[in-house]
Amino acid sequence: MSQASLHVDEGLQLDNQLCFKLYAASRAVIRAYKPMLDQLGLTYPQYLAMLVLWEWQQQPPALPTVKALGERLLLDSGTLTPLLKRLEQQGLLLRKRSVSDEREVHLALTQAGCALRAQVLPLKSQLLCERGVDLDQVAALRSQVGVLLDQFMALNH
Amino acid sequence: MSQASLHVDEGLQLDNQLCFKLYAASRAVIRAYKPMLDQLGLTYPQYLAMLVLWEWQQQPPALPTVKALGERLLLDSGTLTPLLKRLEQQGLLLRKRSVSDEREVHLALTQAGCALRAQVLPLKSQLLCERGVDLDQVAALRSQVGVLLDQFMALNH
DNA sequence: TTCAATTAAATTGCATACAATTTAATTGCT
DNA sequence: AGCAATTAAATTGTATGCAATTTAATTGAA
Repeated sequence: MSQASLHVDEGLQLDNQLCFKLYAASRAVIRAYKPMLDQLGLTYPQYLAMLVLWEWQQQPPALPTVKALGERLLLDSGTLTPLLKRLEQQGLLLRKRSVSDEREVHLALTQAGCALRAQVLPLKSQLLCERGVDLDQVAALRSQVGVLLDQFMALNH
Repeated sequence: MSQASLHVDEGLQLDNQLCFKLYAASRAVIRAYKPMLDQLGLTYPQYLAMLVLWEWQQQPPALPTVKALGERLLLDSGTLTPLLKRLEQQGLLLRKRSVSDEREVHLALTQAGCALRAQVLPLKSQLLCERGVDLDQVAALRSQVGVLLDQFMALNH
């Protein structure tokens, strides 16, 4: 359908809103992750934080700061500080003030935090398998949603 | 890239997660709506609720219930009850126990609630225009995210 | 050097999400 | 009719998101 042929009133119907589809799809996917995350003892945003910390570990020296984690997840300290305190209480990571700059807080995985990674892949494979997910289709959609995200990130400068 | 060629470790990288792209894109789009919603005095979920109520008005007789609204937005009464109380306090709608079934609560827009609709379209046009959004591109992506949503809704039966 | 501006976290306050429970009303089965 | 099962909202408790403010540390320009 072309832009011009869209009647004015159709512009406010819920089913025509990309924003609602994104919002609903995001929550539906998070809901699908719930059984797996329950087994890991993580919430969804906690899981995303762990993904970043696991990934960071591959790059040798510098530990990530709260700020760096926030830039990756697009979350601020108001959200991350309490979330990271909960992960620390669970024994998955340590929060330590930087020596060179006392404003910063470095994040370091514990043994338990590292070890948890090994449990994820089999659980995730099981999840994808049970749902009969087509990985190529998922990759295609991820790429397109990624383009949209990049556009909005650029415009929100 | 085909399924088989994806290395195991790539399966846990944040940028390869459709779930994260959806989650981040959803929040980015909501963020983009913020200036418009501030002018309307609504939060984003409140705006979605109003979209449903405005749409419902086109169909003559029956008023929507909390349950019906929840089915449309995929939200439960735990989220909707306080949200609807806030909209009621703002004078946009009335909550009234059903006479025929006292378990149900009917939702009726007030004059102010109806009138607010007229302010949305110009603000939304302005938003789309300022950001140079391609409506056809948005419609295409909406359709594809909608398919994903339907798949997950079917699987979460 | 010194002090105003900036920066990184933390804190505060408000509004969702959502699981689990509770309350009240209605249905359905006998 | 009588009562167990079901249903619709509301309530409770936990964990985000995010704007706004605060605190403490660091920078940078006069």
